[in-house]
Amino acid sequence: MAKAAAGTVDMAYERLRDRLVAFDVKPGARLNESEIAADLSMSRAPIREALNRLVADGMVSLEPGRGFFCRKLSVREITDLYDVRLDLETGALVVVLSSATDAELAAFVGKWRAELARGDSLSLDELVSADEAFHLELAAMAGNGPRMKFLHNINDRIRFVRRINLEAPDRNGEALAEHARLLEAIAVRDWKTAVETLREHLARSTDEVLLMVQRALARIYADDVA
Amino acid sequence: MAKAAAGTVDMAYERLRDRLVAFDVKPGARLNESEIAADLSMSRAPIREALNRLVADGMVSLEPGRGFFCRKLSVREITDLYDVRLDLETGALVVVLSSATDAELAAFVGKWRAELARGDSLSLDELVSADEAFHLELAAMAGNGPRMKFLHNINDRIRFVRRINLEAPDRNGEALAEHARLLEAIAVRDWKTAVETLREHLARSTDEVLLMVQRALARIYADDVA
DNA sequence: GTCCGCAATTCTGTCGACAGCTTTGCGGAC
DNA sequence: GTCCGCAAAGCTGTCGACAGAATTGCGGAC
Repeated sequence: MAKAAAGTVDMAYERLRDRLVAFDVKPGARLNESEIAADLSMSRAPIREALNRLVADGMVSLEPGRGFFCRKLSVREITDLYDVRLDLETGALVVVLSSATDAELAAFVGKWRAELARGDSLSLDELVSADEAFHLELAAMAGNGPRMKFLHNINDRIRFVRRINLEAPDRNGEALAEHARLLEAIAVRDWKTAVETLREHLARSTDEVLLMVQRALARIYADDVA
Repeated sequence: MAKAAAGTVDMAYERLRDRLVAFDVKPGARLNESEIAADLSMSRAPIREALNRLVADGMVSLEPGRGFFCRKLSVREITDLYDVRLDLETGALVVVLSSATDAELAAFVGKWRAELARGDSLSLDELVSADEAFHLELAAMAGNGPRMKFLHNINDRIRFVRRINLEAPDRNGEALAEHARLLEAIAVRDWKTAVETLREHLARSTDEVLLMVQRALARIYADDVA
C-alpha cells in the first residue's frame, strides 16, 4: 500500500491549492479533512501533509485544536502582495535589462509582440493567463529560482482578484497597452522607462483594491443569493 | 491523546527548522523520520507534517519514494536569495521613508543609534542577531505582512553563511559603519543615499559568496576531519 | 582484488483506530 | 420568546501497523 505512481501528497497539494486559489472554498471556512479525503479518494494523512504545505504558503491557516481554515480575503493583504510583487518584478526587470543577451531579449520581445497583436481576440481566461505568463516569463529571464517561487506564490494568492480586475473592458485594454509600452522599452533596453512603466502598470491604490475585493466577495458568495 | 498544550506540529516545525538553519544536518543528507520522531518524543505523523511545511519553505526537498532531504548549499541559491532580499528591503525602505511618521522614525533611529554605539562590545552571536534585527525592524515599519514572511524565510536560509560573513573582523566593522550611515540617511529621510547605502550594504559578488559558501562547507564538515 | 547479484534489512507512504476537545442541537427554566 | 446548560455528535490530533519500494551488506564468480 505504498504510493500511487508519483506523489500522492503532491496531487492533493495541487488540487487543494487550485480550489483555494479559485476560492471554491469560502474565505475563513473550515476545511473538513474527512470530506476532502473522501473526495480525493485517499486517507486523511496525505491531506494533512498537503494542508501543512499550504499553511507555509499562506493559503490556509491552522488553528490548533480547531482545524484548517481557508485564507481570508482582505484588502490589506492584496495591496501588500501587489507591493511585494512590484518589488520582485522590478528587481528582476533591472537584472534582465542589464544582463540578458540581445538574443534572449529579442526572442522575448518578438514572441510577445506577436501575442499582443492578437490580444483583442483572446477570451478573458486566455487574457488572464497571458497576462500572468508575460510577467512570469519576463521575471524568469533573470534566472533567480527563489524569486520565481515567491512570485508564483504571490500570483496564486492574487489571481482571483487580478482576474476580476481584468474583466473591466477598459482595464484590460489599458493593460495590453502598458504591456506594449513596457515591451518596447525592453526592446531598446530603456532601463528608466521600463521600470517606470512597470511601476505604473502594477501600482494599485487601496481604493482600487477595495473595489476588486468587494467584487470578489460578491462573486464568491453569489450562489448563496440564488 | 489529543494535543500537547498548543501545537505539537509547530514545535516539531520550529525545532527542525532550527536544525536545518544551523546545518546540524549535512546538506543533501536524508532525514530519517523515525529517528527524528524518537528524538522529539512523538510519532512520525506530526514530523511528516512539519517536514512538508519545510518543503514549502525551501528548507528540505522531498524525493518521492526516497524521503526528505536537507537543502543543498549552493552559491547560486545564496546569491539569488541575497538579490531578492535586496529587492524586498529596498521596497520596504522606500515605503518607510515616504510614509512613516516622524515619531516612528525617531524611535527607530534613537534605538539603533544607542545599539550601534555599543556595537564593539557585542559577541559575535549578539552581533549577528543585532544585524538581523536591525534589517527586520526597519522593514517591519513598512507594515507589510507577506513581505515580512518572505524576509524571515530568506533570513533563515542565508543565516548560516551570513554569520560566517560577519566573522571577518573587518567585515563586521564595515557592516556597523554601513548601518550607521544608513541610519543617518533615514533620520533625515534622505531617500537617495539611504537606498544607495542599503544597496551597497547588501550587494554580494558571486566571488564573495563563493568564499562564504566554501567556509560554510568547511565548517559543516569540520567534525568529519577530526 | 574487484565486481555483480541476491537476500535481508530499513525506511517510506498510507491507512484505520482512538482519545479528547469543539461544536451543535435539544430541552428546560425563567 | 429568550437564554442557559447539558448531552450527543463530529472532528481533530496522534499513534501504531503494514505493504511495498529502496538501500545495504554479504557471498560468490571471475
